[in-house]
Amino acid sequence: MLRADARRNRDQIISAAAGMFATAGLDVPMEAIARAAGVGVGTLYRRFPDRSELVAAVAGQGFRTLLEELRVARETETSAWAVLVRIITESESLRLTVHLAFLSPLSWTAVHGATLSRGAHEELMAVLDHLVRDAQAEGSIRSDIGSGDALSLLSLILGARPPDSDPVGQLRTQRSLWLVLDGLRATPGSPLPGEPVSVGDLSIGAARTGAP
Amino acid sequence: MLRADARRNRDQIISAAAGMFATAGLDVPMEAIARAAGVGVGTLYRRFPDRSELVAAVAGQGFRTLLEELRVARETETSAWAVLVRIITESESLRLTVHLAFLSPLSWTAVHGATLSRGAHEELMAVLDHLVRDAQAEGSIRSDIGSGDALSLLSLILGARPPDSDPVGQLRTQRSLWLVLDGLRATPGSPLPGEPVSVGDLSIGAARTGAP
Amino acid sequence: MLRADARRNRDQIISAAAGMFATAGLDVPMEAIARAAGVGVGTLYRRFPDRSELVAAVAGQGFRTLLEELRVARETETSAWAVLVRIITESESLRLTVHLAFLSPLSWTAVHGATLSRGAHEELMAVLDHLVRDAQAEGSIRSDIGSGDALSLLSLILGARPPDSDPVGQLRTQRSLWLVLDGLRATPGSPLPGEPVSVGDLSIGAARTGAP
Amino acid sequence: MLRADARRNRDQIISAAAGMFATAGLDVPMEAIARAAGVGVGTLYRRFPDRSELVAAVAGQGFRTLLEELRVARETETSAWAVLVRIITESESLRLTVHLAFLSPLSWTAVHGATLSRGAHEELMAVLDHLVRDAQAEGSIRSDIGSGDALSLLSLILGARPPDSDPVGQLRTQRSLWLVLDGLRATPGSPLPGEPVSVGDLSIGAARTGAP
DNA sequence: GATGAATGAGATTTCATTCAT
DNA sequence: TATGAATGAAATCTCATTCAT
Repeated sequence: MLRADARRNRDQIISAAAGMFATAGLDVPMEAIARAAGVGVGTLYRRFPDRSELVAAVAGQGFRTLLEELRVARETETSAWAVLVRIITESESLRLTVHLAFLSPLSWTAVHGATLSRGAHEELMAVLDHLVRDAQAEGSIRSDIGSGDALSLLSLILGARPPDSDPVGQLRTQRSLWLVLDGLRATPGSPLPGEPVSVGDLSIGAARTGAP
Repeated sequence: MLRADARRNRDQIISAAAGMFATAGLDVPMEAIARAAGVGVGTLYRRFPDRSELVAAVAGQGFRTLLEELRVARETETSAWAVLVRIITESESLRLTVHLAFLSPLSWTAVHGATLSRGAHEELMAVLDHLVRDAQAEGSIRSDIGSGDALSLLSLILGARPPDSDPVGQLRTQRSLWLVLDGLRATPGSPLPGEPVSVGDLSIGAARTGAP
Repeated sequence: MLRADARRNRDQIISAAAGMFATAGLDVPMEAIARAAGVGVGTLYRRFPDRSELVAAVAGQGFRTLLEELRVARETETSAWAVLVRIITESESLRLTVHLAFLSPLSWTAVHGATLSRGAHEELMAVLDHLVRDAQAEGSIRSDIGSGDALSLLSLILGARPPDSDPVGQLRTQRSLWLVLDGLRATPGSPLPGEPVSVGDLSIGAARTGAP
Repeated sequence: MLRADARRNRDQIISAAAGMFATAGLDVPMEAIARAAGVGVGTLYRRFPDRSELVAAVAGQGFRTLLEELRVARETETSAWAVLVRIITESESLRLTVHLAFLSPLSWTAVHGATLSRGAHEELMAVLDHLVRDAQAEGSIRSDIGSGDALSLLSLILGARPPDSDPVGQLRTQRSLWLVLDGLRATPGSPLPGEPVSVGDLSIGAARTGAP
């Protein structure tokens, strides 16, 4: 029974932390996380002795969610490429995961050092590796690159910044993403969404969005 | 003519700050910057009343350096594409600039709000716009994108992280960069540097470099 | 039930702050207050997020003490005038209160803006208003002034400076106070304490006291 | 010639300091004073090695101005009482002087310790002493008080606060002043300006003015 | 002499983390 | 076990004062 309470606390903390990390950055005060989770700081520290452990736990949870999303996508979509595109364009977990696992030195160390998320991390990598190879096998992705190249590149794009709430900024980011995806294709040249963006649009959009 | 001293100090501060921002992040303590510049905090604050002003000054300096590098590259290289590639692969100023001008909300506001860097920023944008259009005119860059698309994408890649000192991480980043460049070409398919990177390499390299 | 500790700390802080405000002025360092209260600065800031909140709390406490003193005085004394005189000449809380509530712009804003002290403040004003009217009704205070005039004047006198530890300065201030009180009477001319003070005494007393 | 420059600088500094002290308080930054005076801080410090000396000089100047005002008033007015009232109700120098000479421990020490203002201070005291005695001789001021009592009381009132820009606050202060003056008279009971102020008016006026 | 640049001590405030209840 | 109070180190920023030019 107490176990149930503890488990619930843990989950609330992880989910609150995920939200705070996304909206307020990785360095949000521990107390804010505790408050958002509806527990005292003491409880938070009891579960996660320091910030890294919390980050690792959040990442682990993200890995697991992402694995599930991948599983579902593979059942639904008819090509490896379609699975990749869907995950890349739609998954919030992917975004979070990439941030935590690759973005800051702090979180990188936390995630890669932790045993907590190790299993999920490795499984995820294996699945992604498989997916990229499948896409190459079906002729969607150019064959002169490794699966690591693809993931590496995609994580750069996805991790670049937090989700932008401005439509112009959004469009820019989306077009960048499609450009990258197109660049990965075995036969590039697919049409991009929206209209070409000029340099002038950068500043205008930027002025309104706080991001290029 | 104490002005000479003051000017020298100012320059030292800006250059120290550029270095610290690159290695320790935008939120490096002001005192550390002062120490690195060999001045007291008071001096730093006298020149730059708050962090944003310092950021803006560093960005302005970066813009000017980058403009100069572009000018030189255009005199040396024979195609717009070659100029772009050279700047993108070699310029430290570009990296710094992208970080400051696009990466964090804090620095974005600082740079875009400041009058200090306004002129250089606009000139830089104009030059880059011209360069991308030239590359399109000469048939190097695909014609269905705007100059803003190109810059937007490149800034995502370049701004993604601080320069990596690890060779494996370096290679990964470099391959990502080449992939993106190749994706921008009117006729993609150019060879990439190094060997394909597998998913496994990510963790290994990462483990040794502190970054993917 | 750590609340007991917290409450005790809170009280200690308020009482230490009251003392420091009186002796060292409203701009005494927060750290000094914390030290005097026997707590860390952090604790002080946890209870009172900024200086104004602390000031407001101290004022609120002062209001309450003063109300109690008034209550007791009204039970003991036989005339409204006697109550007024007693409070004015004897109450440390009145002195503190006047300082905080009327003296500096900072503390004025703090006290009048705070909800913390609102209730006590209003009750206090009502009681004082009543007291002045009673004194007028019994023929002690001249009838051509309002209760606000009386309080206004008295606060100028009381708030003029922190309690003086020098006997000569004390006497001067006391005589000033009696002069003012006498001026408020319906039939002035009551004898003043001590001997007349000459201009020469001002400097001598001042020289020894640090205040006129 | 240089002497002329220096003298001009000195005067500008004193006058700028008087203004800043009045509007921004005694602890206004030295640099702000220097700027207002149109000189560098260095110059300010050359003339006045520390803040006290500046305060003393400002006070000395105030003493001299006040003496002159008194001289003029004595030539114009027909009674000592009228001279007193005029000076008290109209002189800005008196206000400034009282602030510096009596209000804060810092300025008190500065003024009374300085040899700079000694002469003017003593002369001023002598004149005021004379004035009060004259007023007693002519039957205007009650005879059971010394000249020191009168000055002491008046300085409390005048020094109480910086000039208020709000009409209601002004009225309150003015009525207080008249009450005090009336209390000093040999035969009190003179009419006061304006209407009686109630306790309620205190808060209302206060709310609008930032002062009671 | 005048200037204003440089210094650094000190004040405010925030948070990660520990610990009493 | 959960809580949230307490702590104190660290970061930001301001000014009085000195000193090179």
